[in-house]
Order: sequence, then structure tokens, then C-alpha cells
Amino acid sequence: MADVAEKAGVSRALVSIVFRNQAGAGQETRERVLRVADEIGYRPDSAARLLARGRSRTLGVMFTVQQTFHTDLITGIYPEAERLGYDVLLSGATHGRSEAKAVEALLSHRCEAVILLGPDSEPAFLDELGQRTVAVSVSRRVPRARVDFVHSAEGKGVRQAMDHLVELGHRRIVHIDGGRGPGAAERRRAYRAAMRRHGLQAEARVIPGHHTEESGIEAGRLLLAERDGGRPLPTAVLAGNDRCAMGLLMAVTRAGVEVPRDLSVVGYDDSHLSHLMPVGLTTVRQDALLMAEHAVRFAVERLEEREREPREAVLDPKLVVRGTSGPVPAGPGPA
Amino acid sequence: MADVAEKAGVSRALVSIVFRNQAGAGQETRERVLRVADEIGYRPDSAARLLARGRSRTLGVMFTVQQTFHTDLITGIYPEAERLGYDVLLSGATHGRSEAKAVEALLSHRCEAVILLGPDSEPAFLDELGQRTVAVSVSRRVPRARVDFVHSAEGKGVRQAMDHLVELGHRRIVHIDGGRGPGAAERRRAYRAAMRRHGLQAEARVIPGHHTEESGIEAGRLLLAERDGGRPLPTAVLAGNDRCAMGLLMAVTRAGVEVPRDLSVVGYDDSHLSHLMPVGLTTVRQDALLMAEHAVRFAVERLEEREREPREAVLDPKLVVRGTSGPVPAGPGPA
DNA sequence: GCGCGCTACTAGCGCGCTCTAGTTCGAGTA
DNA sequence: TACTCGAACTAGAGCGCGCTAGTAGCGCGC
Repeated sequence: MADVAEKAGVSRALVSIVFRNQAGAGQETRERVLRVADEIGYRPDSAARLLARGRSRTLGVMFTVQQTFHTDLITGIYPEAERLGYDVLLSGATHGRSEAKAVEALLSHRCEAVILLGPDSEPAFLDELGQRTVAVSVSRRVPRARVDFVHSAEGKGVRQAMDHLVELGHRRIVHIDGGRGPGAAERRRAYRAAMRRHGLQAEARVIPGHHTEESGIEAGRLLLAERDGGRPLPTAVLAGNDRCAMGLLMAVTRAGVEVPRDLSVVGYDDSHLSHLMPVGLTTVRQDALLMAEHAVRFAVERLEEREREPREAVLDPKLVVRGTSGPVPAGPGPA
Repeated sequence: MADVAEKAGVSRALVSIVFRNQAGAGQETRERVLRVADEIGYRPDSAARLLARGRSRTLGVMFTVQQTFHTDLITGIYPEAERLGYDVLLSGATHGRSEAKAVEALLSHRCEAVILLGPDSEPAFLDELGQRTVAVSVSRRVPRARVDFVHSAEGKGVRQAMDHLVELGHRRIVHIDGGRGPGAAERRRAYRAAMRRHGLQAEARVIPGHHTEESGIEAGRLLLAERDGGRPLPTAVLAGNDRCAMGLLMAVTRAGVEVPRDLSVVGYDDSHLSHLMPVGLTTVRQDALLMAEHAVRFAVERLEEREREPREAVLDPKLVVRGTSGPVPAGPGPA
């Protein structure tokens, strides 16, 4: 920085002003400073900057490396953070790297706030985190913890999906749930409620799973095995999320089941895969961009106004009907 | 820190020593300092620490948010970096966020080295980056740039896959390529060479694509449309990577093509999806963990021994035969 | 002529830590 | 006793910035 200042014939302070895009520097000088900086290859040291101003203006994002919906969210987080003048640091949780560890890394890099994508940690941990810093949880509700919360109205989404299926004449509708995954409990509950509301409680069936392709494949195998054992296939499946739906589709189409003729499948998320399929996946759309924007805004607003109470944003999901759902088979199922 | 020092009755320097776990402090004092720090809730400020010691011991990783193989790599990078005492910062490139921007973010956070996963930038940019800092490119070869390079021997992988297919009796083998994607050029070349070697140059056909599901779906549609127009389907397809293979599978199985009876499909990467499928994807395995380890080691070793020349690691890929490849159809194809 | 306000710029302190070059002190040695 | 030596500890400079308080210069009105 001193080099730049000297070479441009100004003081260090002025270089600082130019780089912070602050008023107080002439247009000509500004350009000269930037040009010299570029020549030298100078770039402000964020550590020093951070130290000097006491704020890092950095948002930490914890995500699960393999979760495709998270990548959709991240895509939305970057631009919104940039718009508000914040930097973004990513930290992934993987098999060998717990969420706590990932968060710790973010904090030790002085992130001012932490955005947790579908966290799977104990509520106590999240609450403690919320006390220590500004935290936002996306997709997972944390009852009385001091964290902001962004999610979509799972109940509404599931209801739309179920109404759609019932309208198409389906009665044997199975739900593959997402276990302890974010939003899974709410979806499961909404599924049960919808079955009841439609007078189908006798048909209700939840196959335990989680939010992965693997889980969908397993469930598919289970259903196929049952079919071979004499129990008819359900006519429709509400999957825990899109990945699960994809797994299920792979499993059943491979076995000759035709979708949606023999079986309707509805996913959840509308992750970028869903619309790619030749006959797109019918799914409940969670607007990842909007969720990301809310998460960032919540974090930033709590940061700027420290005493503010944590808030909750509930976004309306929307059923997107594509090619994997259709009317119930006319004759008896392919039992 | 000053508070801790005062309350523990020692100097700030001593506190520093204790927190760096350095020799030069008595056992008793050490414990006292730690206890006091815990009471006060003191944790060292990594920004200041970083500034003061001039080294961040942080590795930056640039990746493409949607690329599943990258997530496999990241999973391997974390533990290796931790083992060597380095921190990891992630920065994703997305639609609205160029690779240059992602790298810029890493550098301004004082990453000492940058690991680029399948970078798509101009060689000139990469070379410049390599001059400025320690850089490692994974999957993409950058001819005479000052960067380390980790990749798998694409040629060998493709050759194994092709030999496998030819052995199964295939002759009409189509390659959906990966465009400018990492490794794509090498794979394309190796495909052509293999066709030639087996005396099938007349049958060689490359369908332009890229490393996404979308691309596989498009290629699938194209092939199906051609079939409907009278041109027989190929009997086997070598996809540019697993995602592409998955897209292709979705497209063709949906249209009633049975894999591998009517069509054999071979992927590339062995990303975590491949083994999940009910009848797993036959693919060329790139050992993501091993690649990640090499990348981290290259970066760290160049960091510790600054004058060291960039190196290249070529890992042997391995064909993994699963369920999507089989003998060529007995009768005439399903034309 | 003076004060005024404005823009363009600068001096220099301090952020919280690390690190070098010390000082102190008690035990060991001749 | 007089010394050496190492372990335990400290003083204080400096890392690269941001920021506050200030100065210089200039056009303005009266």
C-alpha cells in the first residue's frame, strides 16, 4: 500500500480512500492510484482491513457438500450478499467434518454472521451459536433458539401436491420421508393430514428415508419387492425431496414401471435437476433464490441493528406439474 | 488479550505463548492463563494473528457449485489440509460469479495457495495467477503455466472403457464429449484413437456436449430422434462424464430403450451417484480422494519450499464395470 | 480584506496479535 | 563465591490497513 502511495505520489490514506470507494479523492487521482495498484499487483489485505475497522463484513455459509439444493441456495446467496456489501465464505460439512467444525472455521475467520443451510445439529448447539453470533437457519426450524429462520411453508406445499394427486384419482399414495432432514417432519405431518382430510387415512403409509438418491432407490426396491410378493404398488409416491424422487425414478423405471402411467412421482425442492429431465419431475418448488435473499437480508439486518429479535420468513412453495404425475391407472394396477 | 494477561498476572506476550502452545511458559502459569481466558470468554482473533505472523496457513479452493465431482474432491481436501495444519476456504463459481471473482475473493482473504477444481479460465489468466501465488489445477491441464497439475490419465481411462466395449462386441460406439470441460479434449482424442486402433474409425462419432445432465439428455433426444428417422441407435455410448451419462440414461430409458440390453452406457468420474443406481453405472473411476490429497500436498510443498518447480501428478484411472454395459444386442438393433 | 464552506488531501494512532531481543532468577558448576 | 546457563517471563516494534482530526487551496459573498 505504501508502495502504491509512493508511486502514485499520494499518501497512504488516499490510497485507502480510493480502495474503499469513499468520497474525498479527485477523479484523476483515483484513476492514477488504481492504475498504479494494478501495475504493482497490489490488493488490499482483508486481514489488516478487518483488524483495522473491527468489522469483517463477511457472511459465513455452512452447507452440506453433497446437497444439490444447497448449491442452488449458494447461487442465490452470492449476489445478494454482494449487493449489500458483504463478502461470503463457504464452509462445507462432509462425512469427516462435522457441522460444528465447519461453523468453527467460519467463526475463526471472523464471519460476523453464519447462515446454516439445512443444519442437522442439536437445537442446543444452534441456540448457543445464536447467542454467540448472528445465525440464520435455512430450512430447519429451531423452536426457541436465538436464530433467524427461513423456510417454505412445507404444509402448503405438501397439501398442493396431495390435492393434485387425489384430483388425478390417486388413493394409494405413499410418502418416502426425509428422516431428520430439514423440513422432513413438517412434510410428513402434512402428508398424514392430507390423507386424513381426503378420507384416505387407511391408505396412509410412510416409508422412512432421507434426502438422498440412495434413499429413493432403496424405497423403490422395497416397493418392487413387495409388488413381487403380491402387494400392489402404490399408484403415487410423494418423495421427501427431488433427490429422493430421482432415486426412486431410477429404481422403478429400470424395473419396467412406466411413469406416470403405472406410477406418479412427486418430488420436493425443484432443484435444478428437476426441470432437466426429459419428462420433467412434478415437484413442489421452493424458490431457492428468494430463500437465499431472505437469509442474507435477515443476517445483515440483525448485524446492523443488533438488538433486533430473530425473525422467521415463510415462503409459499408452489406445485410445478411436469411429466411424472398423471391420472391413476385405469384398470387394476400392474400388481 | 490484555484483560487476560492482567487478570492472570502475566504479560500479553505470555498469553500469546500459551495460546500458540509454544515452549516458554510454566505448566502452572499455562493452566492459569487458559482458565482465565475461558472465564472471560477470550478467543484469539485470527485476523490479527494472521496479520501479525504474515502467514495465514489457509488454502483456498475454487470450485463450480453444481459440479458433483467437485464435491467429492472437496470431501477429500478437508482432511488432508487439516492433517498438514492448513485451513480451507471455499469459493464457488456460479452463473453470476466468474472464476476470476471467486479466486479474487480467496486471495483477498490471504489464502496462501489456490486450488482450482476444473478451472475453465484462459491459460493466460491461470499463468498469471501462478506467478502471483501458488496455484494447483485439478483436472485441467494448463500447458506452460506456472501451476501444479493433478489429473488422471484420461487416455488410459478411455482406452480401458473402449476396450471393454469392443470386447463386448460393440462397434457403433458414440462419444458425447465435454466441450471445453476439464479433461474433455484428452478424452475426445483418446476416443478417436481407440476407434482407430480397433479399426472402427468409420464408425467414430463425437456428439458435442458438456459435463452436465442436460447435455446427456439432449444427446439422448438427438439419438432417439435419429432412430425415429431411420438411423439406428449406436450400441454403446461413452459419455463425457457421469452427469452426462445420467442425463442420457434418463432420456433413453424413458423412451423405452433398455440399458444395457439395447444400449450400453459408460460414464467417467465415478462420482458418488454412479454406485447408487440400482444397476450401477459402468464408469471410469477417478480417485477423488487421491486427487484431492495430491492437490493439497502440491500446494503445501510449494508453499514451504518456495523455489520448487510446479509438478504434475497423473493418477491411473480404473474402469469400474457395473450394470450399464453389456454385450451388443444379438439380433439387429432396435432400429 | 476577511471569514466561510467546500473539496482534496495528509499525519499518525490504534486494531489485536506475533516475534525478536532482551531481563530476571534460581539451580548447577568450578 | 563467582560464574554460567537455561527456563520463565517481558518490553516493544510492527504486521497493513481504517479512521479521526487536521491542513492546504480555492472560489464565494460581503
